[in-house]
Amino acid sequence: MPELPEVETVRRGLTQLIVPSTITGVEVFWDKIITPPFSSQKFCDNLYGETIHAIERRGKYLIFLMDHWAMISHLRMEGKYKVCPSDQVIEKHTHVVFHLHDGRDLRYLDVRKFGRMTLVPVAMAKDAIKALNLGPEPLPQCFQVEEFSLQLKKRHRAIKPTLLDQSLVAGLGNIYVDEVLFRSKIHPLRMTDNLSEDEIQVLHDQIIAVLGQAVEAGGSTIRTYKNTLGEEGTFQQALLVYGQTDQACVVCGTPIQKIKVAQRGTHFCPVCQVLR
DNA sequence: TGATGTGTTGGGTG
DNA sequence: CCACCCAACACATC
Repeated sequence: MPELPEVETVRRGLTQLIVPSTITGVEVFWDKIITPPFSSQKFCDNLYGETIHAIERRGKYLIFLMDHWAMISHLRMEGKYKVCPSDQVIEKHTHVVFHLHDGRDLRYLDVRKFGRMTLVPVAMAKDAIKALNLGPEPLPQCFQVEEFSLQLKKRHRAIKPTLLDQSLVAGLGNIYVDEVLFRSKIHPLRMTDNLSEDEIQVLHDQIIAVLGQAVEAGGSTIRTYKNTLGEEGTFQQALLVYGQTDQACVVCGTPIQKIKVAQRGTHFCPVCQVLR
């Protein structure tokens, strides 16, 4: 499901629903979701009696802050959290169940089983997050154009894979990269080290704007994604190129093309986004 | 029925 | 440093 806007929407929904809640038991049905250092058994043991005091987000990661532990969770492609009464039938693809003190469950579902969660001592949470090697959050006060420009110039690589890499700026995925590049009039294969200062400024501003607007809209509902409250995001209506193959470009009317870049489906307007 | 594509990340190889 | 391929998985679509 998730790029930053969807993860942020999940964070807000979960915060509203379960902060604070005390965990009275955990069941893991697919061990590989739980990554080291703890086995899934130890994971369950450690969480017994812990109260979830806050849920934070860094890039596309969710961070559940508890008494002694922080749980770092990544939804990867299709991970979802739902909250429901604990007597509700466990639906297909449910891999982790957290029983809460008030008779509800927090459940993790993931059709493809790609998502991951891990536990670190809460005092180590800052260090663990640092070790993820994420770039700044795409907010004006965190994401500085000077540093962004410096980083772009010192590598020789196409812009799309560079933005998908989370180390320059955190939170962009396949959908929003295509949207940001279209709005910046930059071809996805453009080399980062020959972007002009003006282009970099536009790109920087569009990253902040697009992700910000998508958060406001509650994310995009593509395929299966719904937020924790069961609502659909509305930003998919604002997508100008993603999934618009052969549709007329909203700026010039040229059919949107789909190509493969960095092994990912990539949508762009061949007239608005010229490769130079 | 088989091939292909899907919102992610990390590891290996050349 | 970078590009590419693959793995983890299930399901929809062509």
